[in-house]
Amino acid sequence: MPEATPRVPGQHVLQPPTGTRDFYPIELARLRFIQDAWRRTSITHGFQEIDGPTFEHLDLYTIKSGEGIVSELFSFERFQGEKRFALRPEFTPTLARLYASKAASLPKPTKWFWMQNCFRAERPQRGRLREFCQWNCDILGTEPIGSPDQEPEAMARMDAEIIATCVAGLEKLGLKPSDVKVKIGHRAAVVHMLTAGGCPLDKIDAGLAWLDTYLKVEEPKFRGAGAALGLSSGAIDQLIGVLFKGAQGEPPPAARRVLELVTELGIGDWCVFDYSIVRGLAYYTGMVFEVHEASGAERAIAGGGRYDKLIELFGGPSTPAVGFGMGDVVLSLVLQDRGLMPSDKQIARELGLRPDVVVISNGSGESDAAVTPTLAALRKAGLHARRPYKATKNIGKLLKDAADQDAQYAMILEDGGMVTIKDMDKNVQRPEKAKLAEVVGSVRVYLPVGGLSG
RNA sequence: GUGGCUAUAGCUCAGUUGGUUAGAGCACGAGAUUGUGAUUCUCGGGGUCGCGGGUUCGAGUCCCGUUAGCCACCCCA
Repeated sequence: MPEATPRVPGQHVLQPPTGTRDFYPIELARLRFIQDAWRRTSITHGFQEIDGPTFEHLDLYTIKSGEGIVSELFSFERFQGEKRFALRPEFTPTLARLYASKAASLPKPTKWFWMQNCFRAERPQRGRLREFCQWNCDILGTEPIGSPDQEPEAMARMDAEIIATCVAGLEKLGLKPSDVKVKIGHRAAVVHMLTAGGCPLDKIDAGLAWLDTYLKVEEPKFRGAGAALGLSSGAIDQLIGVLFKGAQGEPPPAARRVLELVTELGIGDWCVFDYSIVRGLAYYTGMVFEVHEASGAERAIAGGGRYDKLIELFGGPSTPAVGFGMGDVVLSLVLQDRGLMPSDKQIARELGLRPDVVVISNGSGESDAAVTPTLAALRKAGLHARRPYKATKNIGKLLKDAADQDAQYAMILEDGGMVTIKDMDKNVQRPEKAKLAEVVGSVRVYLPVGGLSG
């Protein structure tokens, strides 16, 4: 007797892997709503969309971040001697690769955006998942300059443009300066203070990392570590005062021009200079910024800055570059916190998912038979047409079904080739029945949709 | 990788010192009222009580393990 082995799926195949999400229609519509704002913002600001592979050679990531990064990656290798690969944890290395290999033929500046999923092997928590969607905008190079002394101005313009694009994306989703703050910092200013205080040039990266620990360790320990970097006691006092206690109100000269330009671009009230924003990453070289929820809730919504040495590191020509990244996870939380995530119905409307018309039979055999050809004709005319999948012949329930689907019109098929058309938004129907053939022949007259109705 | 909390229907939750066949509201489906998005009424589908083991005559309930989620560390491109 053959063994009966019921294939009962274990729970591990019923649940998505840790830190990943299933997107049912509603959830996917919310993601698309955000992506739609990102994409339109990118395009109106002159960026072109690019993409690369979902996985890269593992080396691509260790070049920039060292071997230590490997534990944060989903990496894998094939058995037959191929190299090791990793799912992309971010897009910047791919971007640098793309730019470096075609740099000579690309316009100056090159403005690219990217919007796809990334993977990081971290323990999930609020605002952090193992798979998420990220929006990146980058400006590679600057507009042509006549002489080297114009370079700071050219770079400041790109810096401001990047910040403005980031802000525009947030604004498109309904956020206001009272909801979020763009904190702008500048590496150069902090590096200058470190070197002036006695920190040797080859320890600057360590010095920036040290400053990043201020809020996490006891002050004596912090001061001890600072002294080990060669900093005098007075220099440490000054750094603490300026970065964390707001002792210096004036932004440094290096950042001043960017702040002027963001004001010119009309987003000055979103931005504030903050010395303590240095960003942990070693590759930032100038302006850096982070976007936070105004009350400090949630993680950073977005972050970015200038990385002028990175393209070179990936084998390209020396190219100044600036960009930012924004993830969907924290952004969604902030939109919810602020009550800015529209209703499912509103999102469906904005994404163009709303049905134009639902075709209802009056219940006679003749009308029942006419539903399918009518649907086909309306769809051929370009409408989003549906029919109820209900067994009832109760017109009230069928209209309710049409209303539940947020249809703009209901069309009731009557005997003798006639139809009743009801405008669901206005809750009125045409006093006269119309001829079905005529309606199908002139749908725009009888069923004005797409913003044509008044 | 470390710790804390949590897990019952699609959702929000009941479920007594351990005791019959695990319930309610909402949602969903069908029907009734000559055909207009409402109300009401009737009926119905739905549950591996996260999963696995243990204690017990008997476990949704007690114990152990495990998985997932949330939160905090680490980290945060």
